[in-house]
Amino acid sequence: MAAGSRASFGRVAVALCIPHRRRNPAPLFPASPPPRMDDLYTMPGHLIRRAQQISTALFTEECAGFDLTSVQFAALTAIKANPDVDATRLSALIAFDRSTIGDVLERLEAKGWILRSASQGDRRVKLLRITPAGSKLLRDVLPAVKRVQERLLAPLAPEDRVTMIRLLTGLAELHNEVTPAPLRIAAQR
Amino acid sequence: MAAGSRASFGRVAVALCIPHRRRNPAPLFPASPPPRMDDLYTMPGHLIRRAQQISTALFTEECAGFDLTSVQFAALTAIKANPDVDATRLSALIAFDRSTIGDVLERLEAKGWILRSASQGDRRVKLLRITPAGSKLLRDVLPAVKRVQERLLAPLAPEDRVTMIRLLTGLAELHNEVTPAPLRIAAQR
DNA sequence: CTCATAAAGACAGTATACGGTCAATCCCGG
DNA sequence: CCGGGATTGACCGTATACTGTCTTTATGAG
Repeated sequence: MAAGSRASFGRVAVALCIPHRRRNPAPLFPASPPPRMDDLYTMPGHLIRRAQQISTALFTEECAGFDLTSVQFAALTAIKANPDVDATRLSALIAFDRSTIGDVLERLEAKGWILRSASQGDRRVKLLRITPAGSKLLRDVLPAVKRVQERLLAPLAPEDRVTMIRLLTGLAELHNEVTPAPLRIAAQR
Repeated sequence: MAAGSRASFGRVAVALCIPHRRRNPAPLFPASPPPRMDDLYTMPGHLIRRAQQISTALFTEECAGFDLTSVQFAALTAIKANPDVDATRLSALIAFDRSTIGDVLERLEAKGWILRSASQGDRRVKLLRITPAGSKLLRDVLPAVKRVQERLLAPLAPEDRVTMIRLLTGLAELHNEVTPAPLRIAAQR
């Protein structure tokens, strides 16, 4: 595993090496001619997609056997921390698309990890609550989830790990409003 | 737009602030008790998902009117740079899942941007080639795609932009083998 | 009180992702 | 030459994402 994941550094490094130094400090991304593969490989958009792939792969690997996705983990965690939220506010708490969360909740309910009950005050709303089974699952899977986070940053130098979190946090915060599902901490009603 | 995207820094910053300083430098991720929202918000996995959301949103916004996704852009770019690749090697060049790329190619073909022709030597293989319409599209959309990359990193400090690319590149390279679709530069036959 | 509006959740349609299977085909060792 | 193993692309099934629409229900203005 570890050996395998280190096998092809050299080959990949051919194109994925440290960002090219450019003479002028001005444009981070070069001119207009037909995009070359090298350009593609240094585009943040491409790199972020790769990071997401890696994140998902590690989660799947570490949490195999729990029948849980990272998305479901986030939802479950937020429901436990916010008993009786409704779907819309939950989606804001974890920056999910409102259209997507319905299916996620349905699967969580089908597995017996959450309950959806009609709200008394507002008949449009379904309140969400974690079940004992859901709590137990969350407890059991937590070590694996932590391993995912550690393994994700493990290949970076220790000081780079903190930097990575800082930069990603800044990115998410400063771009919060451009996403279709912006994060809202205080889910005001 | 710009004003809107800066409207809620304070609120979001409540939970998405600079990573907490911990007394011991040891564990980057804390102990075992029930995960709190704050933990979730600093998990690299969560932050990477947010970054992907942002990247997609910016691409959609900048490239609206081209009827093109970021995935399709990457495929088209790679096909242009590697005439007569087949689907399997293409997927390795841009780190796509082999199961996914079939549909992507079908859509590209339906829009008249690529051609799929049977290989003479190997009757299993379909060779891929960009059409003039595809080349024109790529030329036309390139400025928008560059704007996406610039806007993605724009909110970071200039020195942080380079760091971000360096760290993401390292992450992708060092974790290359854990993904289901590892990147292969030299698509050896 | 009533109507326009807004909000909640369901649902349909499109596009990735990824695991797994399958038929056709290739290729290498015997 | 031949058969088993590997490869290619097509599919199927599941899970996200996101846009847009629709029904039901709340709520606030007049």
